[in-house]
Amino acid sequence: MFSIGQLSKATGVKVPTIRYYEEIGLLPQPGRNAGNQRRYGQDGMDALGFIKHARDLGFSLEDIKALMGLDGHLGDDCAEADRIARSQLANVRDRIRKLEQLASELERISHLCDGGNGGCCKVLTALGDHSQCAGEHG
Amino acid sequence: MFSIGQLSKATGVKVPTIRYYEEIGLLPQPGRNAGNQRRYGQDGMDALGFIKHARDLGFSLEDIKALMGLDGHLGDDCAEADRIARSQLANVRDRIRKLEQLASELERISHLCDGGNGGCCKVLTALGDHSQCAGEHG
DNA sequence: TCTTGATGCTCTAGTGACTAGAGGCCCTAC
DNA sequence: GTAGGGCCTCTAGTCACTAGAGCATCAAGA
Repeated sequence: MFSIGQLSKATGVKVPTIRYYEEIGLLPQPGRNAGNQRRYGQDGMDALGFIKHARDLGFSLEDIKALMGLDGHLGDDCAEADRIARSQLANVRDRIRKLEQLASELERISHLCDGGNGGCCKVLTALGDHSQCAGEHG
Repeated sequence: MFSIGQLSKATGVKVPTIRYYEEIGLLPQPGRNAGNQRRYGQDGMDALGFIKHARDLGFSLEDIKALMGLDGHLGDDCAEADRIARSQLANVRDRIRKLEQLASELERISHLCDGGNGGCCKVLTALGDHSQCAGEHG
Protein backbone atom coordinates (compact mmCIF):
# COMPACT_ATOMS: atom_id res chain seq x y z
CA MET A 1 0.00 0.00 0.00
CA PHE A 2 1.24 3.46 -0.91
CA SER A 3 0.42 6.87 0.48
CA ILE A 4 -0.32 9.67 -1.98
CA GLY A 5 3.16 11.08 -1.34
CA GLN A 6 4.84 7.79 -2.18
CA LEU A 7 2.77 7.50 -5.33
CA SER A 8 3.79 11.03 -6.22
CA LYS A 9 7.49 10.29 -5.79
CA ALA A 10 7.27 7.03 -7.70
CA THR A 11 5.47 8.49 -10.72
CA GLY A 12 6.65 12.10 -10.76
CA VAL A 13 3.06 13.37 -10.61
CA LYS A 14 2.53 16.03 -7.94
CA VAL A 15 0.24 15.32 -5.01
CA PRO A 16 -2.40 17.98 -5.82
CA THR A 17 -2.42 16.74 -9.41
CA ILE A 18 -3.18 13.20 -8.25
CA ARG A 19 -6.09 14.49 -6.17
CA TYR A 20 -7.22 16.52 -9.18
CA TYR A 21 -7.19 13.41 -11.39
CA GLU A 22 -9.30 11.65 -8.80
CA GLU A 23 -11.71 14.58 -8.58
CA ILE A 24 -12.39 14.59 -12.31
CA GLY A 25 -12.86 10.84 -12.33
CA LEU A 26 -9.70 9.95 -14.21
CA LEU A 27 -8.24 7.97 -11.33
CA PRO A 28 -10.53 5.63 -9.37
CA GLN A 29 -11.08 6.61 -5.75
CA PRO A 30 -8.64 4.64 -3.60
CA GLY A 31 -9.35 3.14 -0.19
CA ARG A 32 -8.71 5.16 2.95
CA ASN A 33 -6.99 4.22 6.19
CA ALA A 34 -8.46 4.82 9.65
CA GLY A 35 -7.27 8.43 9.54
CA ASN A 36 -9.01 9.11 6.19
CA GLN A 37 -5.78 9.14 4.19
CA ARG A 38 -5.65 7.65 0.70
CA ARG A 39 -4.01 4.24 0.34
CA TYR A 40 -3.14 2.96 -3.15
CA GLY A 41 -2.30 -0.49 -4.45
CA GLN A 42 -0.35 -1.56 -7.53
CA ASP A 43 -3.37 -0.92 -9.76
CA GLY A 44 -3.45 2.73 -8.68
CA MET A 45 0.25 2.98 -9.42
CA ASP A 46 -0.25 1.46 -12.88
CA ALA A 47 -3.16 3.73 -13.71
CA LEU A 48 -1.25 6.83 -12.71
CA GLY A 49 1.79 5.65 -14.68
CA PHE A 50 -0.41 5.26 -17.73
CA ILE A 51 -1.81 8.77 -17.30
CA LYS A 52 1.63 10.27 -16.75
CA HIS A 53 3.09 8.67 -19.85
CA ALA A 54 0.14 9.62 -22.02
CA ARG A 55 0.27 13.22 -20.73
CA ASP A 56 3.99 13.35 -21.55
CA LEU A 57 3.04 12.23 -25.05
CA GLY A 58 0.70 15.22 -25.29
CA PHE A 59 -2.65 13.47 -24.96
CA SER A 60 -5.42 15.52 -23.40
CA LEU A 61 -7.09 14.26 -20.24
CA GLU A 62 -10.18 13.75 -22.39
CA ASP A 63 -8.23 11.43 -24.70
CA ILE A 64 -6.77 9.62 -21.73
CA LYS A 65 -10.21 9.13 -20.23
CA ALA A 66 -11.30 7.54 -23.50
CA LEU A 67 -8.21 5.36 -23.67
CA MET A 68 -8.67 4.20 -20.08
CA GLY A 69 -12.34 3.51 -20.59
CA LEU A 70 -11.34 1.22 -23.43
CA ASP A 71 -8.68 -0.61 -21.50
CA GLY A 72 -10.97 -3.14 -19.88
CA HIS A 73 -12.60 -4.53 -22.99
CA LEU A 74 -10.27 -4.86 -25.95
CA GLY A 75 -11.58 -6.21 -29.25
CA ASP A 76 -13.01 -3.46 -31.40
CA ASP A 77 -11.79 -0.81 -29.04
CA CYS A 78 -8.30 -1.49 -30.25
CA ALA A 79 -9.20 0.36 -33.43
CA GLU A 80 -10.40 3.27 -31.33
CA ALA A 81 -7.16 3.37 -29.31
CA ASP A 82 -5.18 3.33 -32.51
CA ARG A 83 -7.36 6.08 -33.96
CA ILE A 84 -6.71 8.28 -30.94
CA ALA A 85 -2.96 7.64 -31.12
CA ARG A 86 -2.85 8.42 -34.83
CA SER A 87 -4.90 11.57 -34.49
CA GLN A 88 -2.54 12.68 -31.76
CA LEU A 89 0.39 12.00 -34.10
CA ALA A 90 -1.20 14.11 -36.83
CA ASN A 91 -1.79 16.83 -34.28
CA VAL A 92 1.84 16.78 -33.17
CA ARG A 93 3.10 16.87 -36.76
CA ASP A 94 0.89 19.84 -37.47
CA ARG A 95 2.18 21.69 -34.44
CA ILE A 96 5.76 21.01 -35.53
CA ARG A 97 5.05 22.40 -38.99
CA LYS A 98 3.57 25.58 -37.57
CA LEU A 99 6.36 26.04 -35.06
CA GLU A 100 8.95 25.69 -37.80
CA GLN A 101 7.35 28.55 -39.69
CA LEU A 102 7.36 30.62 -36.53
CA ALA A 103 11.01 29.83 -35.89
CA SER A 104 12.09 30.99 -39.32
CA GLU A 105 10.02 34.14 -38.92
CA LEU A 106 11.55 34.84 -35.51
CA GLU A 107 15.02 34.21 -36.89
CA ARG A 108 14.39 36.78 -39.58
CA ILE A 109 13.21 39.28 -36.99
CA SER A 110 16.13 38.62 -34.67
CA HIS A 111 18.64 39.13 -37.48
CA LEU A 112 17.34 42.66 -37.89
CA CYS A 113 19.17 43.49 -34.68
CA ASP A 114 22.38 41.60 -35.33
CA GLY A 115 24.65 44.62 -35.47
CA GLY A 116 23.14 46.20 -32.37
CA ASN A 117 23.48 49.51 -34.20
CA GLY A 118 21.34 52.38 -35.48
CA GLY A 119 17.92 51.44 -36.90
CA CYS A 120 17.88 48.46 -34.63
CA CYS A 121 14.31 48.61 -33.43
CA LYS A 122 13.08 47.14 -36.64
CA VAL A 123 12.39 44.25 -34.30
CA LEU A 124 9.33 46.06 -33.04
CA THR A 125 8.36 47.18 -36.53
CA ALA A 126 8.67 43.66 -37.84
CA LEU A 127 6.53 42.34 -35.03
CA GLY A 128 3.87 44.86 -35.89
CA ASP A 129 3.80 44.26 -39.59
CA HIS A 130 2.69 40.90 -40.84
CA SER A 131 3.12 41.92 -44.46
CA GLN A 132 6.87 41.67 -44.01
CA CYS A 133 6.60 37.98 -43.27
CA ALA A 134 7.98 35.52 -45.78
CA GLY A 135 5.32 32.85 -45.41
CA GLU A 136 2.11 32.09 -43.64
CA HIS A 137 1.90 31.55 -39.95
CA GLY A 138 -0.57 31.56 -37.07
CA MET B 1 -13.38 55.87 -36.56
CA PHE B 2 -14.06 52.15 -36.25
CA SER B 3 -16.52 50.23 -34.16
CA ILE B 4 -15.27 47.20 -32.24
CA GLY B 5 -16.85 44.95 -34.86
CA GLN B 6 -15.07 46.68 -37.72
CA LEU B 7 -11.79 46.42 -35.83
CA SER B 8 -12.48 42.74 -35.27
CA LYS B 9 -13.08 42.10 -38.97
CA ALA B 10 -10.05 44.10 -40.04
CA THR B 11 -7.63 42.36 -37.68
CA GLY B 12 -9.14 38.91 -37.28
CA VAL B 13 -9.30 39.31 -33.51
CA LYS B 14 -12.68 38.40 -32.01
CA VAL B 15 -14.79 41.07 -30.34
CA PRO B 16 -14.71 39.57 -26.82
CA THR B 17 -10.96 39.13 -27.16
CA ILE B 18 -10.54 42.83 -27.96
CA ARG B 19 -12.56 43.72 -24.87
CA TYR B 20 -10.44 41.27 -22.89
CA TYR B 21 -7.22 42.92 -24.08
CA GLU B 22 -8.60 46.25 -22.98
CA GLU B 23 -9.63 44.84 -19.62
CA ILE B 24 -6.14 43.58 -18.83
CA GLY B 25 -4.58 46.86 -19.92
CA LEU B 26 -2.95 45.60 -23.11
CA LEU B 27 -5.01 47.86 -25.35
CA PRO B 28 -5.58 51.48 -24.31
CA GLN B 29 -9.19 52.37 -23.54
CA PRO B 30 -10.72 53.91 -26.67
CA GLY B 31 -13.15 56.80 -26.75
CA ARG B 32 -16.91 56.19 -26.65
CA ASN B 33 -19.72 57.63 -28.71
CA ALA B 34 -22.88 59.14 -27.26
CA GLY B 35 -24.35 55.64 -26.85
CA ASN B 36 -21.32 54.38 -24.86
CA GLN B 37 -19.96 52.28 -27.72
CA ARG B 38 -16.20 52.01 -28.33
CA ARG B 39 -14.78 54.03 -31.22
CA TYR B 40 -11.23 53.34 -32.40
CA GLY B 41 -8.81 55.35 -34.49
CA GLN B 42 -5.85 54.20 -36.59
CA ASP B 43 -3.65 53.94 -33.49
CA GLY B 44 -6.05 51.42 -31.98
CA MET B 45 -5.97 49.46 -35.22
CA ASP B 46 -2.16 49.48 -35.25
CA ALA B 47 -1.90 48.43 -31.63
CA LEU B 48 -4.27 45.52 -32.16
CA GLY B 49 -2.42 44.51 -35.31
CA PHE B 50 0.81 44.44 -33.36
CA ILE B 51 -0.74 42.25 -30.67
CA LYS B 52 -2.30 39.90 -33.20
CA HIS B 53 0.93 39.38 -35.07
CA ALA B 54 2.96 38.88 -31.91
CA ARG B 55 0.36 36.38 -30.60
CA ASP B 56 0.56 34.49 -33.89
CA LEU B 57 4.30 34.34 -33.36
CA GLY B 58 3.67 32.70 -30.02
CA PHE B 59 4.52 35.57 -27.68
CA SER B 60 2.69 35.60 -24.37
CA LEU B 61 0.51 38.58 -23.50
CA GLU B 62 3.09 39.32 -20.79
CA ASP B 63 5.84 39.51 -23.43
CA ILE B 64 3.64 41.67 -25.61
CA LYS B 65 2.91 44.01 -22.75
CA ALA B 66 6.67 44.41 -22.27
CA LEU B 67 7.26 44.95 -25.98
CA MET B 68 4.50 47.55 -26.18
CA GLY B 69 5.73 49.34 -23.09
CA LEU B 70 9.09 49.66 -24.81
CA ASP B 71 7.68 50.94 -28.05
CA GLY B 72 7.56 54.58 -27.03
CA HIS B 73 11.15 55.07 -26.02
CA LEU B 74 13.61 53.22 -28.20
CA GLY B 75 17.33 53.48 -27.46
CA ASP B 76 18.44 50.91 -24.90
CA ASP B 77 15.09 49.19 -25.00
CA CYS B 78 15.96 47.90 -28.42
CA ALA B 79 18.22 45.42 -26.71
CA GLU B 80 15.33 44.35 -24.53
CA ALA B 81 13.03 43.87 -27.51
CA ASP B 82 15.69 41.79 -29.19
CA ARG B 83 16.21 39.77 -26.02
CA ILE B 84 12.49 38.96 -25.85
CA ALA B 85 12.41 37.97 -29.52
CA ARG B 86 15.47 35.75 -29.15
CA SER B 87 14.20 34.10 -26.01
CA GLN B 88 10.97 33.38 -27.84
CA LEU B 89 12.96 31.83 -30.69
CA ALA B 90 14.85 29.61 -28.25
CA ASN B 91 11.55 28.65 -26.69
CA VAL B 92 10.06 27.71 -30.07
CA ARG B 93 13.12 25.67 -31.04
CA ASP B 94 12.91 23.81 -27.77
CA ARG B 95 9.24 23.02 -28.31
CA ILE B 96 10.04 21.74 -31.80
CA ARG B 97 12.73 19.45 -30.43
CA LYS B 98 10.38 18.00 -27.82
CA LEU B 99 7.54 17.55 -30.28
CA GLU B 100 9.83 15.71 -32.67
CA GLN B 101 10.64 13.21 -29.95
CA LEU B 102 6.93 12.80 -29.25
CA ALA B 103 6.19 12.27 -32.93
CA SER B 104 8.72 9.48 -33.27
CA GLU B 105 7.41 7.88 -30.12
CA LEU B 106 3.82 8.08 -31.36
CA GLU B 107 4.87 6.69 -34.72
CA ARG B 108 6.40 3.71 -33.00
CA ILE B 109 3.22 3.18 -30.99
CA SER B 110 0.97 3.52 -34.02
CA HIS B 111 3.01 0.98 -35.97
CA LEU B 112 2.19 -1.60 -33.31
CA CYS B 113 -1.30 -1.68 -34.77
CA ASP B 114 -0.37 -1.65 -38.44
CA GLY B 115 -1.74 -5.09 -39.22
CA GLY B 116 -4.99 -4.46 -37.39
CA ASN B 117 -4.73 -8.07 -36.24
CA GLY B 118 -4.36 -10.12 -33.06
CA GLY B 119 -2.20 -8.58 -30.32
CA CYS B 120 -3.10 -5.17 -31.57
CA CYS B 121 -3.81 -3.49 -28.27
CA LYS B 122 -0.15 -3.09 -27.64
CA VAL B 123 -1.07 0.53 -28.28
CA LEU B 124 -2.49 0.74 -24.79
CA THR B 125 0.39 -1.24 -23.33
CA ALA B 126 2.91 1.01 -25.01
CA LEU B 127 1.16 4.09 -23.72
CA GLY B 128 1.33 2.71 -20.23
CA ASP B 129 4.95 1.69 -20.26
CA HIS B 130 7.53 4.39 -20.58
CA SER B 131 10.39 1.89 -20.39
CA GLN B 132 9.56 0.83 -23.94
CA CYS B 133 10.37 4.29 -25.24
CA ALA B 134 13.43 4.76 -27.38
CA GLY B 135 14.48 8.15 -26.07
CA GLU B 136 13.59 10.76 -23.55
CA HIS B 137 10.43 12.79 -23.75
CA GLY B 138 8.17 14.98 -21.67
C1' DT C 1 4.41 8.48 26.43
C1' DC C 2 5.15 12.85 24.55
C1' DT C 3 6.59 15.87 21.10
C1' DT C 4 7.88 17.50 16.71
C1' DG C 5 7.88 17.99 11.93
C1' DA C 6 6.51 16.03 7.80
C1' DT C 7 2.71 14.59 5.44
C1' DG C 8 -2.11 14.38 4.76
C1' DC C 9 -6.99 16.28 4.51
C1' DT C 10 -10.73 19.61 2.43
C1' DC C 11 -11.95 23.83 0.52
C1' DT C 12 -11.44 28.00 -2.07
C1' DA C 13 -9.33 30.77 -5.37
C1' DG C 14 -5.91 31.83 -8.99
C1' DT C 15 -3.34 31.00 -13.54
C1' DG C 16 -3.45 32.21 -19.05
C1' DA C 17 -6.00 33.35 -22.80
C1' DC C 18 -9.74 33.34 -23.92
C1' DT C 19 -15.11 31.74 -24.83
C1' DA C 20 -20.15 31.55 -23.93
C1' DG C 21 -24.36 33.21 -22.34
C1' DA C 22 -27.86 36.32 -20.13
C1' DG C 23 -30.29 40.36 -20.33
C1' DG C 24 -30.51 44.62 -21.96
C1' DC C 25 -29.33 49.11 -24.89
C1' DC C 26 -28.16 51.36 -29.40
C1' DC C 27 -27.76 52.15 -34.40
C1' DT C 28 -28.86 51.85 -39.09
C1' DA C 29 -31.67 50.87 -43.02
C1' DC C 30 -35.98 50.47 -44.77
C1' DG D 1 -41.44 53.68 -36.63
C1' DT D 2 -39.78 49.28 -36.55
C1' DA D 3 -36.82 45.23 -37.31
C1' DG D 4 -32.65 43.09 -36.68
C1' DG D 5 -28.15 43.32 -36.11
C1' DG D 6 -24.44 45.13 -33.25
C1' DC D 7 -22.96 46.63 -28.88
C1' DC D 8 -22.96 46.98 -23.68
C1' DT D 9 -21.81 44.81 -18.89
C1' DC D 10 -21.53 41.01 -15.98
C1' DT D 11 -20.91 36.30 -14.65
C1' DA D 12 -19.27 31.88 -15.29
C1' DG D 13 -16.93 28.21 -17.87
C1' DT D 14 -12.77 26.12 -20.32
C1' DC D 15 -8.09 23.14 -19.51
C1' DA D 16 -4.80 21.36 -16.55
C1' DC D 17 -3.27 22.35 -13.05
C1' DT D 18 -1.12 25.37 -8.80
C1' DA D 19 -1.20 27.86 -4.33
C1' DG D 20 -2.75 28.74 0.10
C1' DA D 21 -5.51 28.47 4.48
C1' DG D 22 -6.51 25.97 8.33
C1' DC D 23 -6.71 21.81 10.39
C1' DA D 24 -5.84 16.42 11.24
C1' DT D 25 -2.78 12.47 11.17
C1' DC D 26 1.44 9.83 11.07
C1' DA D 27 6.19 8.28 12.10
C1' DA D 28 10.40 8.81 14.47
C1' DG D 29 13.13 10.29 18.22
C1' DA D 30 13.61 11.69 23.32
